[in-house]
Parts: sequence; C-alpha cells; structure tokens
Amino acid sequence: MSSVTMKEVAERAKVSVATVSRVLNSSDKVTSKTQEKVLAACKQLGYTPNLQAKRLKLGKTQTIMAVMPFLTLPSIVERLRGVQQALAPSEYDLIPFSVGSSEDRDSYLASLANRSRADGVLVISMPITEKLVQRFKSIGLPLVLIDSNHPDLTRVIVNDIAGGKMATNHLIELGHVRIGFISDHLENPLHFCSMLDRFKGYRLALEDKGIEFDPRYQKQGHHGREEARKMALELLDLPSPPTAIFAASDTQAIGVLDAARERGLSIPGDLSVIGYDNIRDADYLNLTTINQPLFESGLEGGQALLEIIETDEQEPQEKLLPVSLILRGTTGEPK
Amino acid sequence: MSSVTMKEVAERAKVSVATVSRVLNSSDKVTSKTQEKVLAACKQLGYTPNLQAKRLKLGKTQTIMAVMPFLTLPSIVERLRGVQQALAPSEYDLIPFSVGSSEDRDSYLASLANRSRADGVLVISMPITEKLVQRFKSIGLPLVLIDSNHPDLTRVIVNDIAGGKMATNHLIELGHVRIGFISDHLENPLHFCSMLDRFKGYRLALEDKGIEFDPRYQKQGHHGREEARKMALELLDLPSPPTAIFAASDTQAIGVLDAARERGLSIPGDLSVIGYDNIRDADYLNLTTINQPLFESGLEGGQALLEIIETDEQEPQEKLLPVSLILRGTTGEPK
DNA sequence: TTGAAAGCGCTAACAC
DNA sequence: GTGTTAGCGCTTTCAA
Repeated sequence: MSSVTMKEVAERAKVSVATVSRVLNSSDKVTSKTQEKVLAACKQLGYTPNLQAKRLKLGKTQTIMAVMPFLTLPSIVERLRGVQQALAPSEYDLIPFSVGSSEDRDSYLASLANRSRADGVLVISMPITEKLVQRFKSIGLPLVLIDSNHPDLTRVIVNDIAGGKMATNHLIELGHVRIGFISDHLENPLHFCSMLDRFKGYRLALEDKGIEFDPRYQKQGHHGREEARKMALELLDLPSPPTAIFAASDTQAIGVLDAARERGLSIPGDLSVIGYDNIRDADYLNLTTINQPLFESGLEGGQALLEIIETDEQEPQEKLLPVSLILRGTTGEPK
Repeated sequence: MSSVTMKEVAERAKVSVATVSRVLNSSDKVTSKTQEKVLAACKQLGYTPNLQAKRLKLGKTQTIMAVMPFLTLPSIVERLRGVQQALAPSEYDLIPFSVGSSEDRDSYLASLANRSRADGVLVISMPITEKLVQRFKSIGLPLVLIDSNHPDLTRVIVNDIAGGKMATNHLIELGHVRIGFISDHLENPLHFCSMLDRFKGYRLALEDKGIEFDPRYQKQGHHGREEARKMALELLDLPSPPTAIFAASDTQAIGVLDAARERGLSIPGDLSVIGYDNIRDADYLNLTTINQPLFESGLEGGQALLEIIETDEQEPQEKLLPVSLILRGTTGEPK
C-alpha cells in the first residue's frame, strides 16, 4: 500500500540517501559502481520517487494549468491537443480547466495566481483582464495566451484580419459585390475576441476593392447553427440580397447553408458561402473555408511557456500564425 | 515572487502555525476570536496554502489521472467532459493523458501504479491488461473503467449488446431482411472493445426474428470513413446486396453513405443506413443512429472513483448505462 | 483552547 | 565521491 522511500533504497544499497538522490538526478559525481548498486536497489524495491516531496523541496509544482472554454468547441479541443503534445516530452503535468463564464474564468485565474498551484499558466481562446495580467506579472508567474491578445504577454495568435480579408477577397475575385457577413457578437466577454478582427478584414477587403460597406449586409448574434440560420434568412429576404455570405465560423456557415436550403437556393449557383475554422464538418459538407492552424497554436503556445519557465525569459513575444484558404464546393461565380 | 507561508500568517495573527492550520481546516476547537484574527491575517497577506506541502504531509496527491486515446475522437472528448464535471466540485486535480498505442498505455499505467502520482486512476475506452489490474489491486490504488470492461473493477459501460440489437431490430421492423454489418476489427487492442458487443447484438436480433446470419454481409476493417466506404462497396456489389447496413460507428456510417452515393443509390429508398454513437456530424447528415450517454458515462465514472477514494469502498460495481434509438432520415422501408 | 515539535520524502549545502 | 544534516510548508500528536 505505502510506497517505497529513498531511505529504504539507501539502506538496501548501503549508501546514503544523498547518494541515491545524486544517482537519480544524474549528478556526475558518482562512481559507476555505486550508481549500479543504487539502480539495482531501486529496481528490486520498485522504487518511484515521491513527487510531492520533490516539488516541495524544489519549490516547483512541475505543473501547468490551462484555462479555456468548455470542450464543446472542436477548435478548443484541437488547440488543447497541441498543448498536450508540447508538454508530453517535458516533466510538467498539464491540468486543463474549462470555465463557463467570465466570472468563473477570473476567479479561477485569480486562484492560480500564487506560486504553489502551477509554474505557468496558459489561457486559450479567452481574453484576460488587465488586473489579472498585472497580478501575474507582479508574482512573476509565466502566462502565455493562445488565440487571445495582450501586448504585455507572450501570445500565439492567427492573423484574423488577414483571414477575414482572404475570405472576402476570394468572394470578390469570384465576382461578388453584395457580400454578407455573419458572426457572433463582435464584443464577446468570454471568447472569440478574434471575431472582430475577421470583421475588420472583411471591411478592409471591401475597401481595397472600392466596394462600399453596407451595414444591412452585416448581422451578429449568439453563436450557433440555428441563430446563424435566422440571421442568414434575414439577409436573404432583403430586397437586394447578397450573392455571397462570409460566416465568421464554420458552425455559422452551416446555419447559412440551412437557410439557403430553406429558401430553395442552390449552392454555389444562387449563393456562395464561405466559413472560417475548417472544422471536421466542413470537410463532410464540402464547405469552402479559412483554415486556422489550431493544433499548431497549442503546440507553439505550450513550447513558448516551457521556454519562459526554463529560461526565465521576460520579453513578451507575439507569434503570428498564418491562415489559408481551403477551396471547396460552396463558393463560385455569381449567376 | 515567493508566496506567503503559514508561519508569516501566524506571526501576523500572533498565534502558532498550528492554530492557523486549525482555522483553515475548520477544526472546531478554536475560539471565534482567534479565528477572526487568523482569517484577517490571511486576507491581509494574501495567503494561499502550499499544496505540495499539504499533499506531502497528508500522503495524498489530490490528483486523479485519466488515461484515454487521443482526443481526435469526439466521443472521448465528450466522456472527458463528463469526468471534468464530476471532479469540478471536488478538490481533486484532473490530469488527462492521451496515449497512442497499447505500449504507451501500459507503460504509462505502470508509471501511475505508485501512490505518489495519483489517488485514483480512470481508464477511458481502452482495455486494460490483467497484469496491470493486479498491480493496481495490490497497491490499493483505486481504478475505474469507463467504456471498458473487467469483472474485478468498478466500470461504467453502456449496454452495447442491447444497442446492437436495437439498431438491428429497427431495420428488421422496417421490413429489411438482408442486413449488412460493418465495423472495426472486432478485436482491437487499443480501444473499441465494445464493437464485439454490438456485433453480438446484431446476431441476437437476427436470431430472435429467425433470420439466418449470412457471413457475406459482415465486414470488418480499420476504423475510418474511407475504409468503411470500401467495405460498403463490397457489400453493395454482392449479387444479392443488403437493403440495409448497420455501421457500428457513425464515422463508418458516413463512409457507407459515401458508397451509396457512389453507386447512385438513394437513401433510404434503395438503402437504409444506421450508425452508432450519435456524434455531432450525425445530426448534420440526418443519420439515424444509436445514442450513447457519453457525457454521462464520464460523469458517473468520475463520481464512482471519488466515492471509492473517499469511502475506501472495495466491492467492484458495474454501472450499465442505457442506449437509445435516434430516428432520423437514413432509414426507411425497403423498396 | 492553544503551542511546541516531530516528521512527511526529498535536495543541496557543507563537511569529510 | 560520499555522508550528514537542515529545512521546504504543512498537519497533528502531545503537553500545557
């Protein structure tokens, strides 16, 4: 039931605990003979070091906490996978924590802001309050943002402005002029702070080509397929409806597809639709979309955090990941 | 930078560390006056207890490890979410660990089999070797299985035999007689140990209705949409092809749908298709399927483990969760 | 009701 | 190269 301790190993190998510790932490000041003895004793007794003791002594937790929205969003899961991959070769444990509201997020982050819980913190797809940023800074607890932005923090973000522009340009180049834009509420306290950037890209692309932005073609609402369907319906029932719709997420693009079917519109003949995220379903549905390097964002974020912890690097870095257009079957020339 | 310790709180409150500890662990043998003093001091200093020290002293890790296949499968994510929910109100940290092969799984589980890593272990959607079961038992480390089976362990499983039977019965009741069955390899070392049960259910349903099982209508292969498509094609090219196909997972059912489209078959007119799992895509594709309580399996597993840890309960329990038929558009009467 | 002190298992000076 | 020992921050006897 109870575990073997270092002391027992020491006794068995007829050395001191210090020597056992040295062998296990691969200090070079040990004869290969004693090393063998110790290793043999460890194996015989089935010794495994007590992590709590080690961590207490070292003043480290060897733990990294990741705070994120619930795992219902496939994009979050994908980023988390990247983080896991980054930490797997290290000796750090990863504890993911999902929060459902910005209050949860803040109170949880506040509880993390002491050195005994974690050696570093990752915040995924959520904004962070200025107060908390300062708190972490003053404690010296490393904090890295993934898919979220703050000038004082190391962060991994995709160029959502470029992505929004890319999607819109694609439609413009196809010959579309009346281009609708559907998104979440542009200012969302919990996540999707990047929605606004996608919208900016949309505006920029229009501007570049001298197409005037028409506010009637822009809708925002709660995230979700159903909500997007309704917004799309409003757009399609306009006197002069858009010939193409850029939905700021694939889930919403699917809602747009629903709406088109409801109105008997053929895709892409009567209506072109482009999404954003390239979730799995986009493939099944043959949806043209913008691909985000989700997994990679997690990977890079995890690696960056590890580096900060180990090198004590202080200078905040911005890692900007590129997006790309995934051309599939829901976009084409207007009739 | 460094955290406030109990000693500092004690000095500030002019009491001993023992008293501080008592207050914080809500021992009743403290005057409300000293209690107030201590609490005030804690707040002033922004004290948070050092978890490593507490855990070392208590001989507990307050940590639960969950071992599972990679999070690429939506069903795994959903179960994990349930586990998270179960542990959220407790003081246990959850460390999920994804493994990619049965070797990884075994070596990782072996590394867990000492009391200093975790107070309890959850294994999700993976079989576990007899040796490891005995190892955990001998150490007295609580182990709970989710979507996996072993008579000596507490486990949360769904009634896959009933599920397989339910799916097949649905097709039979619709009037189908030539019913194909497509699945993973029925004996898979890493996961999906439940595939076999679904097949058993299929056999049982046929038997009940006096339909003879025809081995030509059964195909097994690697998991995946593409592989399933090929298997379905083989079935459809038979001299007397099935009028309905039961795919043991939704992913595979989608492959069957691909094959039907390729052969110009209308669904459900020419071919009925039923899946299993009720993943998100099933909804988009209007796929009739069998719903598994994924989230709930995680929830119950987590709760069961917590209970074992806290009450030292030893008797293994089997929690059998029910499945249900989700009737959508891909099944109908044969022509 | 409170305080003093031992000790959880480990690492890292410091001595030899 | 190896051993002795202090102490990481906490809980919990045992005395007072």
